[in-house]
Amino acid sequence: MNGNATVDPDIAVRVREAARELDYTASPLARSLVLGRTQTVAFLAPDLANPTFQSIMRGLGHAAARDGYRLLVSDSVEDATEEVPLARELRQRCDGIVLCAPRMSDAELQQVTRDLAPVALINRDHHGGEAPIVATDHEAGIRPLAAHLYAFGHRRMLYLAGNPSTSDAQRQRGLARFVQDHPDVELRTVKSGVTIDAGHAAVEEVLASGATGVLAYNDLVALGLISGLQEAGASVPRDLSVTGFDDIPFARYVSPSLTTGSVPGRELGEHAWLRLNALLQGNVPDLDVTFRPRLEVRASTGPVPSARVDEHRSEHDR
Amino acid sequence: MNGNATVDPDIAVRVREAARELDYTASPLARSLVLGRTQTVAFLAPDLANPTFQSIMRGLGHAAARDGYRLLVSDSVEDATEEVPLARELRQRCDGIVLCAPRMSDAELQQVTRDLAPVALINRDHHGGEAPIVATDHEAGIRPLAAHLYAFGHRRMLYLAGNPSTSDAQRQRGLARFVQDHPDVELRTVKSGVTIDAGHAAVEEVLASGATGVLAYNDLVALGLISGLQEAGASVPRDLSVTGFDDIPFARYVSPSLTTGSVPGRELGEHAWLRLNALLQGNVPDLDVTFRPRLEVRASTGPVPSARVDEHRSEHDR
DNA sequence: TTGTAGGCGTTATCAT
DNA sequence: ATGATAACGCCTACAA
Repeated sequence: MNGNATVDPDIAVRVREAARELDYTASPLARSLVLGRTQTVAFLAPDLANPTFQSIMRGLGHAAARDGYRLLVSDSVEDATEEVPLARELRQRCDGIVLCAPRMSDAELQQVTRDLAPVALINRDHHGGEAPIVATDHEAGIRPLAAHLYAFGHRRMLYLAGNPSTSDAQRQRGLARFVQDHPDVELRTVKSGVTIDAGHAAVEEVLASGATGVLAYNDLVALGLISGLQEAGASVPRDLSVTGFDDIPFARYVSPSLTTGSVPGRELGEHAWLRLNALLQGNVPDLDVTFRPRLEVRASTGPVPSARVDEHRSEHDR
Repeated sequence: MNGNATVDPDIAVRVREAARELDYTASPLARSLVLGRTQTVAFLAPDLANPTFQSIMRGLGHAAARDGYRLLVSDSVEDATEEVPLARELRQRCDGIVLCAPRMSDAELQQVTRDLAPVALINRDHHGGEAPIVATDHEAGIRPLAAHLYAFGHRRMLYLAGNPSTSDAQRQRGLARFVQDHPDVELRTVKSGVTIDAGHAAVEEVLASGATGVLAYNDLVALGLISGLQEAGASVPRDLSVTGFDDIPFARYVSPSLTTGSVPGRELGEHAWLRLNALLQGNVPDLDVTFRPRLEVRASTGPVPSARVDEHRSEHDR
């Protein structure tokens, strides 16, 4: 007998030896069926090609592995309609699920978290459900970026919106508040997307807008935009300043290195695991936690072109 | 009854309706136990933080999803000793496994592929086993990089070796052959690693070596090295040329953009799935396939410093 | 065509 | 302390 019980230690040893010789291992499937647990949890994200979700996944996966759980992963390839059925299907094969579903409606989410419990949520606003939430404060996170541009003299700003989602709504809210506090700022919002290509495709609109400071939805969009601007002969940050969001691992190595808001993906994943695991063990999970992104000033932002060249100079260099 | 049989279509419809109302779903666990298949496959890689393995994973995951299979993922966090037990454990929960285990010995691998069949291998040399192999020809892939440096006038080259692995051995072999064909090339090899930090740590040794052309084990190492060189006041490619390997998604956006050998991660994953799926269906898999990396000339390489400035100029620009 | 028994590989419970 | 048995939820084969 493999577990611990009230067995003659003598025979227990013999059994273990025999098991080793035949290299016998209890079938996890059969155990799962009878025990009602699979030692597996699922992770669902919109797009695993996005480095931010990757780092969340790794944080989650490593944390879960330390507690003896395996990770079942899937992405909805940015097809929001597939998210709910996918989540349900995944959940059937495991003991719990971590959901990164920024575009799911509150109603769907509430239903799903009830049906699929235990569930941990990443980057969602509180919606009245039971599931623990580990989140990023995008609203608070984007204001320092806007303020940073403002300090460089930028007054005509453009926000490249992502797909409708929790985080996009939060960022728009943060920017709206910023504009309230700074009435001299003229902010336009243009729908873009969440990928490098989306950023690349926004070049014309950005140039036509006359904005000098562009806040991209995320680092990918910023990268695509900068790349496109350079192809169009515009210099960043000389002609235009661009900020990203997320601080993906390569944001510091791109050219110019990206001024961005740093989102702690690994921590998000780890804290999601902590809470999901508590639920799995029948404990009450830690309180919801929200991380405030850190402003990461790099080289993609600089003084507004019309400003005197030497103004803010010391702030710009280094 | 949910499957198709010789049932009265009338009652079949009624059953389905009832199932829908009660939102009943057959338990995948129980089905798995009795059917002997889980509709899940595992993917094991050394380090999921590496963008190359990520793209392999995504290619594999999406291809498998199209055929109704889910993906169980894990990495050995660069701890080679854990690879075999991890693979065995993963395999118990699923129907097959795709192994990215470049450091496993041939003996271990042969044993593992027998025990864990069906198995598909990524980036391994043929070792006499049965498992289908989808690979990258690193030996052929690195020669164009060396030749590219050579054409720029570089004669003192340095190879930053990764961890001992199939691909590292292949690259060393490729370079050795290149040197045979070009006796005027002086090639040194220095052990480095596979991460950005490893590249960063190699700065002093690289500068001390007097080499003008550095071939890094992969893009990550190249990135770290370039970043360190710039901090040390050296200019790339003016003072030193650096090449990477893999062509990770951001290689074109870093500064300077990276000259590298492009490895088709997504295709590797997809072809691995094709073969594993064939095995799962009892068919004979396609033949082993090897991809030849494409030389991707970008901005991190240029003429050797001592060469006349205008030499190779046209080749350098653009 | 439809119902029923048996078994997949475990674990847990209950007599012994 | 130990051995037998039911049950987990499903599928398949066989009998009705």
